[in-house]
Amino acid sequence: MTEKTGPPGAPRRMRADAQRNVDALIKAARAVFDTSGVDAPAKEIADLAGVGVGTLYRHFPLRSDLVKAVVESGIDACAAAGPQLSAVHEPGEALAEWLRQYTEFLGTKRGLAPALHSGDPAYEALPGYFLEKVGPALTALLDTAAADGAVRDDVSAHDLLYAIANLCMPVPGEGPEYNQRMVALLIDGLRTPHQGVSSGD
Amino acid sequence: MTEKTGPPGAPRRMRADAQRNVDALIKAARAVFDTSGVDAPAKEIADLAGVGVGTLYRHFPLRSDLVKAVVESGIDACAAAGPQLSAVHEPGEALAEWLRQYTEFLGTKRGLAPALHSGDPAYEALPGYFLEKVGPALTALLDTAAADGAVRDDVSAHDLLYAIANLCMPVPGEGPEYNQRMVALLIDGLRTPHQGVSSGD
DNA sequence: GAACTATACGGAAAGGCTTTCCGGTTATGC
DNA sequence: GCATAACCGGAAAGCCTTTCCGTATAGTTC
Repeated sequence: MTEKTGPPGAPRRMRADAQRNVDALIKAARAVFDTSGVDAPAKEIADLAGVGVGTLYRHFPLRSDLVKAVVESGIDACAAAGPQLSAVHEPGEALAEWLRQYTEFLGTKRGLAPALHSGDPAYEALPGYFLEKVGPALTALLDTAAADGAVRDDVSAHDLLYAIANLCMPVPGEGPEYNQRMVALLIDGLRTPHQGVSSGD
Repeated sequence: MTEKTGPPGAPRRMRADAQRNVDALIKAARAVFDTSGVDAPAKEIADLAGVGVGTLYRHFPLRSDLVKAVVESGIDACAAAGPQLSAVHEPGEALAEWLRQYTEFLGTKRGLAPALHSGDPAYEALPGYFLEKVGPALTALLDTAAADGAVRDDVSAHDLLYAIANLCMPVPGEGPEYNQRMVALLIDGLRTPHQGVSSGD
């Protein structure tokens, strides 16, 4: 991230038009990513945002920084939903529903998941951010559900977050429902009391 | 694929040196992909194979064609292991072990899985090829296991193949064991008799 | 409200990678 | 051994990201 509203005591403040452009760029990027995928040329994004490429790169030195920014905004939204759900539903339900939403977020932004998993070191920090943001929420959901006996207790939030992120990778002939279905399958596994792969019939 | 040993009645035969170069290129590509990842410059591969880039592109017009060729050879190896395993182990075991090997294949070639799932239309045909090659073997394993009551019957070989391929995506801080563990979790889900995500207690 | 300065802007240039093209080379058939 | 057509290598073209720099403008001071 570049420079949001200055932290207390920060010597520099971002110029208003700059901030405006940053916002416009993130918004444009989100739109273009949806339309043309994350590999769309930077110029397309700059054009949509009504700025030059120079401006884009001023704020997001690496192309991947822009992707990161877009993802982070999505993550924040996800994180917010956690406590909310657990307030309304019972533990098992809350967990399942939260995972469903999470799956949807990742599945819808086609092309995002592949980029995140492209091995580009730029994205390595992202899951950490993700974990930091939603980890506590998910951990809480998991703990409650586990205490309730609804799920096994040997799978961490970390495990689950990554595994689901992987299961959300688009599959050529299939739509997001496929991903949902596979996540559901994984969750059924989660509900299995510790079977182990080769512990027999 | 380009032009293997001519099909019966094919009017053209590939020149000997051309065939040699094709082989060298695939071999070189496999090596380079292991070393520098699938995004390594084409020149690196051409150099290792001892040919010019022109030659590389003559045989593999798109960069992705080379990746495809490498993957296909890996797929063939996997396919061969299927019947062999089911001959030696009992159904459930055979399935689990096969999936384990499959996971290993995908997990080891880091960078390959991301490329395959990059959304590049060039790779869309690949899973089809995969399915065609190992689908029958896996289907057989699944059917036997299902008849045995060891696994549920509403998940197809197709579903599983893709889902596992996704779960094999590398995760920054983790090694292949992580992927194995998550695949195991999915398989536990497979062993659950049809629970459904939100039909819980 | 006008002038000044630092910050930000836009687009052109640079650099790198894939893909195309073409003159030279080499295998193959006579 | 010669003719011919397939093939080779590397240089050129094209596209994209990233850098650079002269110009415009927000914010500040008088």
